[in-house]
Amino acid sequence: MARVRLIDVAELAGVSMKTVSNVVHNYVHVAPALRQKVQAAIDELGYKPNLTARRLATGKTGMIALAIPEIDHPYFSELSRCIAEEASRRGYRVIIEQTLSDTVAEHAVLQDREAGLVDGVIFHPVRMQALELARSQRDTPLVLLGEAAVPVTTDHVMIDNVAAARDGVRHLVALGRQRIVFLGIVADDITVTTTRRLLGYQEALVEAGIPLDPELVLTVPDFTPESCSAAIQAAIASGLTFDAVLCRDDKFAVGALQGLHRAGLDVPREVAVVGWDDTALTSFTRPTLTSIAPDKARLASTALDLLEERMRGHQGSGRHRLVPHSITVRESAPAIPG
Amino acid sequence: MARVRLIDVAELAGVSMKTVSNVVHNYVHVAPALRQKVQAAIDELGYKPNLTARRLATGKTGMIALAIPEIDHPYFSELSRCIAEEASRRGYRVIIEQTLSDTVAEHAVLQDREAGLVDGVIFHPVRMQALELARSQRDTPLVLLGEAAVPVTTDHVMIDNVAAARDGVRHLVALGRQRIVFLGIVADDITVTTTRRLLGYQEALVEAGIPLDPELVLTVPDFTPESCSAAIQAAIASGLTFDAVLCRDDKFAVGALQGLHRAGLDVPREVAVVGWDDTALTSFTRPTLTSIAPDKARLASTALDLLEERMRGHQGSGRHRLVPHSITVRESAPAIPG
DNA sequence: GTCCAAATGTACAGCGCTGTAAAGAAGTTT
DNA sequence: AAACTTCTTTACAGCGCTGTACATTTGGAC
Repeated sequence: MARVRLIDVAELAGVSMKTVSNVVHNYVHVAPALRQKVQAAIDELGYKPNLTARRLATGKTGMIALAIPEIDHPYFSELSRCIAEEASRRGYRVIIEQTLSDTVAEHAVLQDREAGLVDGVIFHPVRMQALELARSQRDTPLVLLGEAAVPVTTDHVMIDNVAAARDGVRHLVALGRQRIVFLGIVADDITVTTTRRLLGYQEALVEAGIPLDPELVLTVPDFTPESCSAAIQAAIASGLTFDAVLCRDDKFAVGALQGLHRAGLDVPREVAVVGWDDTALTSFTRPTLTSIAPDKARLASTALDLLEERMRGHQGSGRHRLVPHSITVRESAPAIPG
Repeated sequence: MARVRLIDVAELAGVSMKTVSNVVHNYVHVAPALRQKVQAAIDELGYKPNLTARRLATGKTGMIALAIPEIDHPYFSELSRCIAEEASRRGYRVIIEQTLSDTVAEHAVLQDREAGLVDGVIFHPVRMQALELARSQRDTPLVLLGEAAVPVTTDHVMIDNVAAARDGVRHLVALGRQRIVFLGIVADDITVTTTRRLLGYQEALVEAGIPLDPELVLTVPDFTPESCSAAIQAAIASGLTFDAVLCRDDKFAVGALQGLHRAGLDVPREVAVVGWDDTALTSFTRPTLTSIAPDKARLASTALDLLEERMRGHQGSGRHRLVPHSITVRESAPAIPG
């Protein structure tokens, strides 16, 4: 079954290709009678435009790439959903690239992969540095997510992680907590994200007049909840006392809850727990998880706003947008002191 | 910064376009000296081939579409990851389409979206019926996932849901459980998947000589854990007694665990729980969740095997592949009778 | 009726690449 | 040295669509 082409329709309808094209695109100035005739031919042959050819002719692909570290991490899968929905609302299709936090894959995202395939790229880097990103600037518009790299030359959207961490700590302090654990630093993999959250944590403690205690900043070997659970249990076993945990991530918080439960500590009575990202996980845990909530929908729409402007030709230097965050209060760190 | 084209490189190197193309494609018969000269020109200009143009010329896009109901459902995000990884290993790029279980979106997947955009489609339908799918057959190869629709004309990969449900129930029976709840049927949204799992559940009960009790088959208003939790609690409140729950899905199991906990029942001592899909959720719950585990990696590779054969021109009627499943035993329904 | 602007339709050159056919160069065999 | 091979390289026609420039028709205004 050979594909039906524009010219086939044109011949059947007895008009020029361009007229068929005009009908397909709903161009205003086509006489109703002709339009009808052409439409009939289109229907009869079951014509579907070849998007690849259209692209080559127009130079537009109607697709944007979304490059994220892991598609099955709850935060990224939820963010992907927001971006995919927003993009589809605006008439774009999304290609999702998974970098697995791999340097080579991240470079590939920017280099090979922009080869006319997409009109723009939304990229959440983990490994690449600001300078590398700045250098690899090509003509394909790019918007960065996260705070791993913030080259001044490139548009960028993130939440204020320092402020958000501060808000998390303030919430715990308001609950009367004084010994707040930060969970955690990943050994050999200290990301900028973690650093900024840790910074906000410290600022809020200083602001509250609570002495900093390095012992309270826990290190874990990797990003799994199991490791977090083990780290919490080890800390307890070693005699560390604390009454709250601010987690870098909801998955860390899941681990913290497990560890606390295994150690026989009650959440939130003895230890309050705050997660981060407000993913669906928060309502799956026991108790349900209070979590710092980046406004993912806003993040998606802001990123697309910036990207669309660039795609329309906006030049200028990098714009930086902060997206609001909030704290969604659930059982693990309730509003009323527990 | 205008794009560098093949012809620009050709002019700089003083050769024909085709020779440059041959160098780009590592064609064997190019004299070493020329190859080097061309390569130098490529590097100097920073040439990247335009994939859209290549596509139009070759008719191959190197992309496959993956259409799933929800990208942020744990099962689908994990499956997507498997498929994306396997596809990238084979040199394909993946476009993920989210249908949100919407009939219109599902049709769109097959109709508009195959317009030369991708070489093949992997589609997990929810709403579309076998006949509709069969009818919409175009020339773009298609492989179906799940069991919502199984037209004989189309390639298809799934696990044996009936057998898997049977295995789940057998595991519970081996644990000494006799009153096993099936959670659950979603009101107004009885999918084929649910039906088949329910069927296996019944078969295993009959096989074990346990009387069927319609009361044990619970109905929930939607797919959220919260509803499942409520349904379990309501059942308990109404006096239903049971010692195990076979869940349709890990998210349902999360809800079941919550409901049982709220009702003060111990898992697994009083009630054992088995989830389905073996997603990352299973290790996040308390207790950790025994779950029926479709072999996702195998599912991905089988789907791609079939799709690649079709893309290479295989005709023939629909092939149907069953992928193995197993049961991953964790705390909620341990191996040793608890 | 004439004239002009707006409405309607067409022809055709490209978008950047690859496949094909065929020419030219180099090496081998009679 | 002619006649073959085999190896290299090239020219050019598309892939299917859209933008541009232009031709034609229509409908009033004069």
